[in-house]
Amino acid sequence: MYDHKKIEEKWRKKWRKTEIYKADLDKDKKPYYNLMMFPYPSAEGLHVGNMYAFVHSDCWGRYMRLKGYDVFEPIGLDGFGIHSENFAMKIGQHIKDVSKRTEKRFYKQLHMIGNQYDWSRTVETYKPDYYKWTQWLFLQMYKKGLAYRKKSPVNWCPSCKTVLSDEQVISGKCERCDNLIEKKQMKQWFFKITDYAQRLLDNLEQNDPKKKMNWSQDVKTGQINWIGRSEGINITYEVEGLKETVTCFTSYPETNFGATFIVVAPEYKKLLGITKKENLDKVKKYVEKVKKMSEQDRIAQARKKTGVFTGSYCINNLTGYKMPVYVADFVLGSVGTGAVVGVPGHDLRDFEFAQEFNLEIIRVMKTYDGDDSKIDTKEKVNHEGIMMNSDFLNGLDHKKARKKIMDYMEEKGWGEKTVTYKLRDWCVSRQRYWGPPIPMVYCKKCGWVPVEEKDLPVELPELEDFHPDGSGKGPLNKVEEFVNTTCPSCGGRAKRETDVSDPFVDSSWYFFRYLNAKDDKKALDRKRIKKWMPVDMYIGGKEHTVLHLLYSRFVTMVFYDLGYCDFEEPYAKFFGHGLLIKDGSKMSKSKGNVINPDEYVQRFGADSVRLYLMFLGQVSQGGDWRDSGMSGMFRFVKKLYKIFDHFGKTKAKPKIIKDNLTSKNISMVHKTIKKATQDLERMSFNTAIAAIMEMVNWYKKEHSKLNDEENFYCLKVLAILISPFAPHLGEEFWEILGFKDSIFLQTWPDYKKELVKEEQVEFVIQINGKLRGRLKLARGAKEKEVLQKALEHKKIAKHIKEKEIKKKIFIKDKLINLVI
RNA sequence: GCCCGGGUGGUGGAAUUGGUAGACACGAGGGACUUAAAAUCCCUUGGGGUAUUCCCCCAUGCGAGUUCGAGUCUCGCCCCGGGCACCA
Repeated sequence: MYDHKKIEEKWRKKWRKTEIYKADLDKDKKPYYNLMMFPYPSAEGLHVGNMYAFVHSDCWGRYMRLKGYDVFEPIGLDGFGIHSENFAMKIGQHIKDVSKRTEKRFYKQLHMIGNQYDWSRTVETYKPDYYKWTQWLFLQMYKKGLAYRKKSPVNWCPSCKTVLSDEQVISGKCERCDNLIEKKQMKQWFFKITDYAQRLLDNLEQNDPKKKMNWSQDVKTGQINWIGRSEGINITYEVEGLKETVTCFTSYPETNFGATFIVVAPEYKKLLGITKKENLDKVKKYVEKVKKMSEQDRIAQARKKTGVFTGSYCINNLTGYKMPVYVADFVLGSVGTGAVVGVPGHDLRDFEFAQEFNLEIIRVMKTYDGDDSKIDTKEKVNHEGIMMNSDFLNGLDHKKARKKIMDYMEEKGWGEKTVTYKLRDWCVSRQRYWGPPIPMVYCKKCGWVPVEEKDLPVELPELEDFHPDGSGKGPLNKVEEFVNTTCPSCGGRAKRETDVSDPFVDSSWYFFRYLNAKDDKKALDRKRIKKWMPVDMYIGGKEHTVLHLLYSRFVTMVFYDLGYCDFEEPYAKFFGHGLLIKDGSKMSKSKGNVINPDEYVQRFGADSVRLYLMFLGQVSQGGDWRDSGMSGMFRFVKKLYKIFDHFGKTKAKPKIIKDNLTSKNISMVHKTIKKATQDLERMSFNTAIAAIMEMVNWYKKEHSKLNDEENFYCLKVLAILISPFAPHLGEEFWEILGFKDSIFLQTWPDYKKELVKEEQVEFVIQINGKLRGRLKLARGAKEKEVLQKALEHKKIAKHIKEKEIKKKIFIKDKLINLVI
């Protein structure tokens, strides 16, 4: 009987005792850094989605170990953050207590799934020995001028009562609690990620081995879009009768002959300066109204254009057209220059605005179909075509015209070519308790002063009531002993920053810290970084495309600039897994269809659950969990166990073991090795398992025909092949076969090419591409022979009759196609 | 609206470079064992036709195309999932 509890416990104990998975970070010869995204420990326990990702990653890591690498596979907990904190508040307990409990629970669960973690180097972001160095990171950013404070419109979550970064706002809602976000003007700490926009982009698009990024294209594209580079020109227009100018950014200046108005944002700095006296009241009123609106309201009213005329006009240099200047809320102060030039014929928003305010619409581009009619419906608004009504641009394709007009304007001194990015600086302040206090002090005399490195960590004080109050200041503000301090610069009285940093700062560098997890002397270990990094394989969720994956690339680049590492990109290979769903729909608490992995591990054992999770489908595509499938996998595991159990009870290990048996009886074994190896190499775990299942089915049928030597060889290979997927069973089988050392010290088997190839090949005979017959012939049969045999085939003869064969297509060892 | 994925039996999914569509499982049906059930084992299983182990037709979201040959390539649609979005 297969007793999974006993077997799995036994091997987990042994692994811990022998420390087989502990890497020697200084001496290992073939380092391989196998990383998985560390989980945030929600109080509900390890989610099966985590387990789904982790077992794939572990299977890969174990495969690499069997291929002879010294694999480092660390684990930790991303425990700081709003999510954990919100949960603690919900159940009315203190986050510190909840954290202690969840840590214990998570580590227990992470043990249960049987991954080859190096348990001697765990990292928990919420412990002072870690966040000390997160604060250190902040100080490095500050010293490099990359951490700064500014007042700007930030994302405020009224439910979490804190600001958030742009990346944490998902379709206008808070990433953590799903509530609508408001825009607020606040002074906050930012990281200047925009300074790195171009480099972050360049590395995604080039293939410099030093900046190696073997990433799936969808994730790269996601980041490219988020960074949002756009090339264009800043055109400066004079305001008629005033000494003012308005500068507009546009990425399609070729349409400028059709520009008939200007719109500036309500936040536009020079707005009042360019407004005529008689319009001042109306403009001020409008700006006030917009200010009161939430971001959500502004977006909700997207279609209906509003705005107010300032009374001023700008002159279109190209045409002399007097363009009225408006203020309208559809133009955003934070994008481009905060002012746009309106070309209603060739921009949908401009068209809608022109319709609303009865502004002239001039067509300057006909469609490729030659349509040059008046533009009077929004369907007619085109973005590409052949230029018309545009003087020296007439007849040019719009893309060629763009180049020409840019050169022309720059030459005339009317504009300046520029590049803008959608990416904005990373707002890292959080008005919450459960995070690393930002290590800055405010002194009335000296201004903002960084805490000295020797005084780190700035410890998170004990605080009975850690709830955020929504005042715009974090809960730490209430702790006087914390707030009041002395200025590191002048020694006078000063106040500490009471915001904590974004939990994404914690996770932006944790993979560096694994290498010297318990080191109290320094944040980073240059020597080990050089030896082990960049990370060889990183497996995680694609939902982090513009969050963690972008932030950690940025931080790594900063480390590179500071000389801590000699690579710019942290992950040589990133592999994004898909989503695990249940019975065709997303798992959610409200639907009550969330899988608790513990329950299944109890019932079927970790190995069966692991196998099932990896059998569901392509990991890149996600999988659909079905309970019936789970029990099917359990059936397979029991079958497998029975085979080995039977061997253990009836036979023994042969005295001499040949490594490479070449008897034809076991060509199936070699085929399976080939298939499983190729599948693993391309991350196709499900088909690798299918291949192993086929081998098991074959073995069950055929094993009586094998001699002892062949039989033993089959089982030996089978044990190794299954071991990355089901490590406990792998060890157990290895022991049953009579070996003393761990199976994970063995080498992944090779296959013999000549055994994989069948001597007899089945040829397919097609007539006009349709399958009409099959032929078993010797491998390498010549066309002539195949043709002759095909024509003799009675089915083929029937089809051809007297018809003439016009053409023959012959594919070696595969098919012959006769065209009649 | 734009950018990524994806659409294959009753179900999850295979098909690596254009070359036998449906691997491997699940479910279902039938049988064996059993007092019975569970467990286990064996057989069948895309649809239809002819009718019986032989053969034919239809089938990879829909419609065209390229090709001797298309799930795979091209074009035009439809649907589902995800991301971005008044980004100038």
